[in-house]
Amino acid sequence: MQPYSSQYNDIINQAISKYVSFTTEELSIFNDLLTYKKVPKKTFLLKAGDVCDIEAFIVKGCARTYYLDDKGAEVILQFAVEGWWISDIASFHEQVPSNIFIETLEACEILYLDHNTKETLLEKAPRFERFFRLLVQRNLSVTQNRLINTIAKPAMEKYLDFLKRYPSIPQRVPQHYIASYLGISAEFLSKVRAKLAKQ
Amino acid sequence: MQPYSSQYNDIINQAISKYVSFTTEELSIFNDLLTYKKVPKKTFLLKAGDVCDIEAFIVKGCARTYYLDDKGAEVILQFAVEGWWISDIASFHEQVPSNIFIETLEACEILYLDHNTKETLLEKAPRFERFFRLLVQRNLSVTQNRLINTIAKPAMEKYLDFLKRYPSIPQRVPQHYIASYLGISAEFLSKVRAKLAKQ
DNA sequence: TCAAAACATTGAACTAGGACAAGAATTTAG
DNA sequence: CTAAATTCTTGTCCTAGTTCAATGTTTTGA
Repeated sequence: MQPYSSQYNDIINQAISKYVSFTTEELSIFNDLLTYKKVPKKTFLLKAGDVCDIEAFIVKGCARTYYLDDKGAEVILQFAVEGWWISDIASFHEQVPSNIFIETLEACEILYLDHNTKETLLEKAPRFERFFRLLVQRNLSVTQNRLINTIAKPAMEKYLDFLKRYPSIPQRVPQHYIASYLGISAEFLSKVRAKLAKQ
Repeated sequence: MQPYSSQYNDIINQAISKYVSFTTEELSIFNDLLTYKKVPKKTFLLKAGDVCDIEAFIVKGCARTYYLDDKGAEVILQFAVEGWWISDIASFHEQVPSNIFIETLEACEILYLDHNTKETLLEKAPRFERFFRLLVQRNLSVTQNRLINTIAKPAMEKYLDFLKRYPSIPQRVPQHYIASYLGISAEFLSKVRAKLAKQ
């Protein structure tokens, strides 16, 4: 039986190879630089005020990032499950304090790079610049779409869109988090769902 | 007197060197691949349905990108003035039809790369991978912030925030475009401004 | 296994912002 | 210079979504 680390390397290697095709050597440099970590449920990987020092790939589990405004209201920025990356890229890259939280919602297993390690990776295997560019581009594209939906669509459409786009999430996260993601109140989401149910 | 092209190269070279420091040779490869173009006011650089084939740096003028929903309502995604880049990155990169419009609001002068040229640039001077990654990261960070504001802040705060962040824009673009950017109606923005005026 | 905590639903009262319409002001182009 | 087009303002009425509060349901953990 192979150790868990190598088994997880296969998963992450396959995931990144969808964006860019790497040589065996590049992958091996990458794998050597990754750190594996188990994180319990409801644990913070980052708190607002701290500098984000991980760019993490989720092997198992589910997490969220959120912003907390002055009045204490949460805005959920992202849910991440198996196969997704999670970080605060601005804070990570400029090594400045973040203003978001990253919290596990289930027990997670992650593979991550810290800031120095990522720079080392980019030096030793510069093709990863391209990979990370494509990753951020995809993220931007998703965020832009979400902005459009948030501005232009009524609550019910937003919710139906969410179900279509992320069908696995509702089973895994509390409903009021989804409301926060959609930018509506938990109560109103409940009413939207009640309306949908009787159709 | 030097030809305009070389004068504009200085401007763009200085702009990109804020992100990554390039060698003279890299800059010269870059400059040779750029195309200069004058574009009249109210001209489309991209229409929804077409594949986006420019990644443009604005040397002079002002443009906007917007999404047009099924009911004909516009959502403005970005204003761009001197020193900004404008494109639909998703469409450009995957060479698939875009669903946004890019339109000049003033007569513009731009320097741009098309898809092939950009790939050539990245081959000949791979350090540009890093530059474009940083550019997209910054864009993502701005978009995330805007999403948070859109969801969590009332109209007046959004407007004041906008004034603070982009003080030069209101002089240059019609007010109802700003309303669209903020995700509020033109009429309501007018009322917000009236309220502000009498304080 | 059961008490406490977290989550979801429902209803009633309220409000931020939208839609529409009409007029005033400003810009544009011939 | 002037007519047409675009933009901005203001008012009235309306609604999607909020807030608060009470109740029911599910999950958690000792």
